[in-house]
Amino acid sequence: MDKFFETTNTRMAGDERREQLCKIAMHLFSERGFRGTTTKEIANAAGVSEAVIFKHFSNKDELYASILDHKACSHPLSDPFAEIADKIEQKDDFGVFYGMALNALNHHKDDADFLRLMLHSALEGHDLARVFFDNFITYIYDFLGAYIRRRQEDGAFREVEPRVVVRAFIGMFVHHSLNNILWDKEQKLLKISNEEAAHEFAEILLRGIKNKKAKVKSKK
Amino acid sequence: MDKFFETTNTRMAGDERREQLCKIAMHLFSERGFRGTTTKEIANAAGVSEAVIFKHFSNKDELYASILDHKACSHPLSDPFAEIADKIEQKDDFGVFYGMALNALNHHKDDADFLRLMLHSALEGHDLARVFFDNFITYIYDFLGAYIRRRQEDGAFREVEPRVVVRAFIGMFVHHSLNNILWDKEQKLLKISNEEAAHEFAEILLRGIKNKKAKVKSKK
DNA sequence: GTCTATAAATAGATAGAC
DNA sequence: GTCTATCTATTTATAGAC
Repeated sequence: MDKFFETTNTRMAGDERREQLCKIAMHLFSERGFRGTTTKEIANAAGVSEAVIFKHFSNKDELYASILDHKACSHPLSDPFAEIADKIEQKDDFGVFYGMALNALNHHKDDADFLRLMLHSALEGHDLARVFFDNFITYIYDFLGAYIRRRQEDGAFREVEPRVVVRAFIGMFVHHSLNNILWDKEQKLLKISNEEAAHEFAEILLRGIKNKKAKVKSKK
Repeated sequence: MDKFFETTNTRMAGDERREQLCKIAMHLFSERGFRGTTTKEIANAAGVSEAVIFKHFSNKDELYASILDHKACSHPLSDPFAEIADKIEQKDDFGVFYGMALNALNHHKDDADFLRLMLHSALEGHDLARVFFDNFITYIYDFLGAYIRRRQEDGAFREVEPRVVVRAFIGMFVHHSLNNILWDKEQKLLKISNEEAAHEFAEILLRGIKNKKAKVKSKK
């Protein structure tokens, strides 16, 4: 592989190089997995010799770990509910589910590397996936599950285990992203904008869990 | 790794050994990926020396390819709609979606190896995932999409792009399986039987796409 | 059909000059 | 901070005896 980042090939500040190597490693790990990526490839992509890598990281594992630790390299895991806080406040069900799905879909599209890295990490049994799961996924289930429970108490949603609903909904858009990134990059099976997808998924889910008497709020 | 299959460590018939190696390789590839699995590990698991592998397969790539080609090694991709043919015939919507989901969930559970192998294959860009996609996934979208279209013409389902519905539904149970196999083996987030999961997913989806006037057929 | 021994290639890691 | 050269271990693959 050629250089991934433009470099002047001149001496670089320590932290800068370290961060660059970290980013490049993350990109390559996401493409070929940890075991499938050689330190030589990382070095070539950065335009330096292998030795430079081992000056910054005592071994390959530490390089991997630094992707987890180092802030500059870590994924900006912003609160996915921050952007739809007002919808939650207003109990705008469609706004909540649509916003969440669209948010995720756009995120996945912009950062397909991260999704791939997570999959590789999960398959390889590395810590990265576990940490992400413990911190992020658990939070989403708790938060969205609590919202659903509240709406059930309001009588707006029918009685279903909230976590099953969360599982079903996340499944829709995560699987959609996985399809686009992994198996069907040309979108031969289904070509649809993120907005449309988020809309349809939210619509299906809400109609699926709303109470018969209540009316689905929709911006349609 | 220790021997995966019980062996007598005696001489084995050519085809038998070939098939055994193929199965073992498939298992190990599913756990650690193609690059992450050494021929030595495969040999050890089979209780033979590495040389035996290269007597049967000219190189590691051919071993991988044989998983695709060789019938004995290939996954028994039975028609997922065969078992619910009567439900389809009778237009028993709940039966169709419930049966399909339960079928898939049970299948994934029994053959987690296959799911993992597919993921590794897709991530590594190998043919295995592409062939599976072209043959199997495309068929499911066509078939289930056609069923949904028919039910829309019957006035039973509302007007939504059928493939979006298929994507949403497959997403539910595939993501559920992926969760159980990859991230949440102890099912800390959500512990639920396949029957319950299939039931809830089918219920959510059907309520989500049924026409207001029609009534959801449910075995509940 | 299986083994031991070994070649050839690759990957991870280090030493020391600049 | 970077390089070249080199070392060691691992991995793929082959040769030839049984």
